[in-house]
Amino acid sequence: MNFRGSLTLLILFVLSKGPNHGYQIAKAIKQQSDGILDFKEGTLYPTLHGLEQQGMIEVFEQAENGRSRRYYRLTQDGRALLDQERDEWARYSSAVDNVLKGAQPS
Amino acid sequence: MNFRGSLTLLILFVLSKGPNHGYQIAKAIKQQSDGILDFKEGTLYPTLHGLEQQGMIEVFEQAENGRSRRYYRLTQDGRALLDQERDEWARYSSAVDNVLKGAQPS
DNA sequence: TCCTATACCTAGGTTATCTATGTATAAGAT
DNA sequence: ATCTTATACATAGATAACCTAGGTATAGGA
Repeated sequence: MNFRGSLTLLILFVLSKGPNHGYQIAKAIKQQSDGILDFKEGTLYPTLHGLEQQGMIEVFEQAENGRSRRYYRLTQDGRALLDQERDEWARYSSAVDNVLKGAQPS
Repeated sequence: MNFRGSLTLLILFVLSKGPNHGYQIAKAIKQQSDGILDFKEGTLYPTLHGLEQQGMIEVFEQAENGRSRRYYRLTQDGRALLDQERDEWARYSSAVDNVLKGAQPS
């Protein structure tokens, strides 16, 4: 399937529940969508790097099982972007639904 | 806004209500979405040409106000694709919604 | 006469996604 | 001991869906 720009929204949402690292973010999205939203690593990591560069998320290193993980947390800008993207998604998806259920005058 | 691949679905849906020409299809999508789904002509026409090449829609010329319009109608393959794209949209959009409303264990 | 809406089109660019590949560690299976 | 799988991060290059910006042409209203 074609995922059409929802990854940023989903990443920001997952991080709004608490700091997390890339691999775990992807797993959370996949699990909570019953496997339907299955973003690839070649999509995930560049997107995380972009969000970091834009100041939407912050990185910090944290040890886990003796290895270092790259954890991300939401910044204030990131939280604002999350709100905006949620609104846009709601507007967009209901717009598509409205067209699709629209009775048409013949 | 980012339209995330819904144009094909929307075109096929509009044509499932009866043959129509490009400009009018775009207007229908825009009007029925309260202006939110506003695809540009540089997107619309190439997409129509692509769907025609794939055999999803058929073109016929029809005079209107003394001018010739390029009307499109859905083929059988196009109707099958419409059904498939509707399913995919429903799956995709509810998957995103599920993630977004997902309560998270802390 | 000018502007706007209608109607179609293409070239070239951007961005989100993909596939494919690479590195490295840990845990479980054989 | 070795193999495989899951974890974890990363980059390069391709593709597809969209965009902007331009072009052509007709009809109708101000």
